[in-house]
Amino acid sequence: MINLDYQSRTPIYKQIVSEIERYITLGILKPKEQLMSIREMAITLGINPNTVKKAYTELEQRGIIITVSTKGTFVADDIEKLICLKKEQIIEEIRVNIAELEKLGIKKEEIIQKLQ
Amino acid sequence: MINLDYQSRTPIYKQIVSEIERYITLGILKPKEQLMSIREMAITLGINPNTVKKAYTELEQRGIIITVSTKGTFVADDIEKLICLKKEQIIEEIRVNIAELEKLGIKKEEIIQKLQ
Amino acid sequence: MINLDYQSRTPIYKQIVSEIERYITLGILKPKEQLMSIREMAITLGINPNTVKKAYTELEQRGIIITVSTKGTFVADDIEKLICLKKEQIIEEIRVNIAELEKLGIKKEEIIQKLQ
Amino acid sequence: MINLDYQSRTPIYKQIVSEIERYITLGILKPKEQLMSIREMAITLGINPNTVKKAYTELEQRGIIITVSTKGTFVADDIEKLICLKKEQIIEEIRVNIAELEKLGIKKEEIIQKLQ
DNA sequence: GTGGTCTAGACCACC
DNA sequence: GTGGTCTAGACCACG
Repeated sequence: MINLDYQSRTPIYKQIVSEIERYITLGILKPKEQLMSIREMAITLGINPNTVKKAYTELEQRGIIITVSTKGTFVADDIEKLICLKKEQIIEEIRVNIAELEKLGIKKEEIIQKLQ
Repeated sequence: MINLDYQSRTPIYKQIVSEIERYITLGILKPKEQLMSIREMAITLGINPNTVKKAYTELEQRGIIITVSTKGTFVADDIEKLICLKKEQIIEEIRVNIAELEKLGIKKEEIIQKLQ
Repeated sequence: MINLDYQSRTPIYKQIVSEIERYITLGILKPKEQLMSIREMAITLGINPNTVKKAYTELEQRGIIITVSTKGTFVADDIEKLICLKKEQIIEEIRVNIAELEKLGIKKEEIIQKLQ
Repeated sequence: MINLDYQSRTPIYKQIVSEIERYITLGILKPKEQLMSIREMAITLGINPNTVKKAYTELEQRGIIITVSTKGTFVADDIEKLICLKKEQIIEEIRVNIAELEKLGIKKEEIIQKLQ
């Protein structure tokens, strides 16, 4: 399910964080749903459990998942905010890119026309 | 003039490369124009000359700047290709972002409306 | 009635111990009063009976409750000592906190004024 | 400088976090001041570098310190907020404790008198 | 030398 | 079985 690029400069644990975040925002992983156990995911991905743990820890600190010792790890109850934030982030990125293009001499109308 | 983020995972020399590239595409640095000397830039930015050297080497390998021994470093004559490539890159990034937003349930028309 | 924090580093059984202790010191559970059976509490809290058992065992070892085989579990007759001890513990905690605040540059009079 | 209790239930890395936080709030470590390198502190404390790293990572995520790769780790510029927050936290703890004591039948005036 | 990442493997408490 | 912590040691990029 999770795709890893071992050649990438991006650390594996960060890739896991992004992937899980993506599955949650896309609704593939739903609120309160249980994630794979650390060991299980480590075996599935063929990596060390500590690396998975690092990813889970980061997601927990961001409030995206909840870890219950001896029980497992779960998607947080309320992740609406996360999704909204994600949307705004992406739109902001697009705005920055459009501004960059305008500086390079392309008009906004022209850009939008190309995107349609 | 050049902004560096020392906390970023992106190496300092890569950041310098991007910044100079940006100044050239934006026309702030013009073809044939002379760049700061390695030493001068190192002092200005408060970093190691080796780091600046690494950045200049990478830019030269890409054909963006030219180093003339004992004379200095200059922006290449023809940088039209670079600018075109940059434009296409940015447009591609925007396309990826729009696809991402569509997956999150926003229609393309809605996105474009927000951007105008 | 009993609040558990499954995310806490404090083991569930320790949390149960604290909670029951708290109810006794506050007079919500009175001397000689019967506690829920292990099974009942386990079901109520949605946890493993072994966990409740462990909590009851610890409370019994401290002389706070008494288990009578086939009859049930009861709050001990004399829990005056427990209450006195609890009071002293809390006052000690406050003293430590005040010392901490003094180190941060707030005078004792100022602190006490804020508390009134 | 940093005291560790290896018997404690509190993990070593959490103890390091608390200690450093304490030194900063007390002004022993000042804004922008450099912390010991990970390796140095690991050797000093006789523990594994990974454990120190874990502590530093947590402190950085809280915005208390700043890590600059290949340069070192530094106390954040602005830690005034941290200190204010700390003070409020402690005062809140005292308030909770006083409320607890009141439930146990001691009047507020009596408590404050004992503290003076 | 500095931090960043990852592995392999161990031990623990809890349930 | 689950997560939590820690160790030992390795390799990497960067400056």
